[in-house]
Amino acid sequence: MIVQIKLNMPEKSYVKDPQETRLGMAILTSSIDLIDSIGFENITFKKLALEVGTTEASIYRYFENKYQLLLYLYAWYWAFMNYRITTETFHLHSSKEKLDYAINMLISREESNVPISMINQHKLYSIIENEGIKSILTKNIDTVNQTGAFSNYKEIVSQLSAWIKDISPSFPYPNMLVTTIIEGAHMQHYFAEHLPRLTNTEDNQDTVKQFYQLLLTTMLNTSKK
Amino acid sequence: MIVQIKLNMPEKSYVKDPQETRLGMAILTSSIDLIDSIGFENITFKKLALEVGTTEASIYRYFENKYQLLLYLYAWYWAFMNYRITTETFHLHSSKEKLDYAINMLISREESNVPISMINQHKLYSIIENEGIKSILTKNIDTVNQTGAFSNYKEIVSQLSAWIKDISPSFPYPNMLVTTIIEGAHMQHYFAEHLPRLTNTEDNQDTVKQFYQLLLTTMLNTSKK
DNA sequence: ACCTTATGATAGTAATACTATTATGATTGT
DNA sequence: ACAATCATAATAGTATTACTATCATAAGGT
Repeated sequence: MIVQIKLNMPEKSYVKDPQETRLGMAILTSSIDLIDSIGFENITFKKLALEVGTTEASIYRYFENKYQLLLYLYAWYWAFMNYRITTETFHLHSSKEKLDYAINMLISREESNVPISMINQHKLYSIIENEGIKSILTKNIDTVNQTGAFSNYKEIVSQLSAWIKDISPSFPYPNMLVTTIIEGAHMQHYFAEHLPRLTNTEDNQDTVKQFYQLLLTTMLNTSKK
Repeated sequence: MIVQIKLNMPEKSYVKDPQETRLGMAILTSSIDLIDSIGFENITFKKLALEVGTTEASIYRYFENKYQLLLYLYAWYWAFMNYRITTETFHLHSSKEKLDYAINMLISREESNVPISMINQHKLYSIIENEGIKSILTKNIDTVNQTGAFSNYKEIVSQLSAWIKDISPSFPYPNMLVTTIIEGAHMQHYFAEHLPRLTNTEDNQDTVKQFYQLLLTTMLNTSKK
């Protein structure tokens, strides 16, 4: 069974909301396929239109340009993760359990057990790891930020920080710890695949997860004492 | 006094070595200025030619395209850092001192006390923080990697790992620790400027440095016991 | 049956990302 | 001092990209 979840997306992240029409959804799913297969710098709306089976002009009705499209996928990912964290940690009792669960979700590539809409989760996660940071590292970041594009990411960081403060009230850098782990894990996964000498994943693929779990507990334990 | 250091760059990182001619050097310095001011995605060789006072075609004689140019700057940065680490830690005696010195150099924006060639160090460091990772996050990473473009980065990671192993022989993830710190610091600097809610730098700008220094010592201390 | 809206089809423009050619001036070797 | 070589300037040209505009048609709601 495929559940169709409609996530609240910031208004300026699109020209016309792709979640509202069949073509819009088709653009989203095809763009994930295409970016994953040829890379973000190599996509054009023309190629994407061909893949979707529509025209260039129609895609421009949904997104101003490919940067807005990537940003949309990025924001969608964080909205989805925010949703997952809220619902899936709801039944857990301690902050420690909730934190561990959320971190594990964010640093592993494990998919939600509920298949979401027709979006290929695995490919979306790949895109976030390989291209996601590009939607942050742009000259007009401040304008983009004002549109609320990163609000879900910020909420997640804020939520996880709250749990950290619960566990180790004196720890002074909860936000930095969280983003170091999240972004670090993305990067190390990429390194493991392409630049293994920058990592220590020779033996097995779970090393990234182990490392950041160790990092988390170590940092919180020392500050607890 | 400006010292002209000629760093060994991998051969395929250029069409014609820009360090060998006056125009080549002018292209390097102007590209740093221009990328820093308008951002990597917004530069074109035409704009760059205008800035340098030369023609588009002349720039193409040095670099195939702007990705190769960015990659060159990135590789140059790591070659420079590798050189600095080697020379500036030479006189230090313990692995701990050497490691601390190198990490501090890599995560702070402090410039070398020797002004190097005519390259604006401060702007170069900004570019590395804001755009550097884009030369890694590209679809043809594996081909690029084979040209040796990242060899200096790898050498640095390997050197710092060796010092870590010296300090804490049992620590299992030295490379991941090093790259987590280096890349993390770059990101946190960027966040501090544009997305402060993802960091904890409200109070002062040295927080990034403090956090990663704490991270380093904490991780190594626990594994020592 | 009418009105609105979404899409398709087509065309066109400006900028980008190159490649090619030729002339000229500077540098080097003998 | 001269020829040969090389680097750059100047110019032109092409294919692709990144859009914008217009109009016809199909689908969906009232």
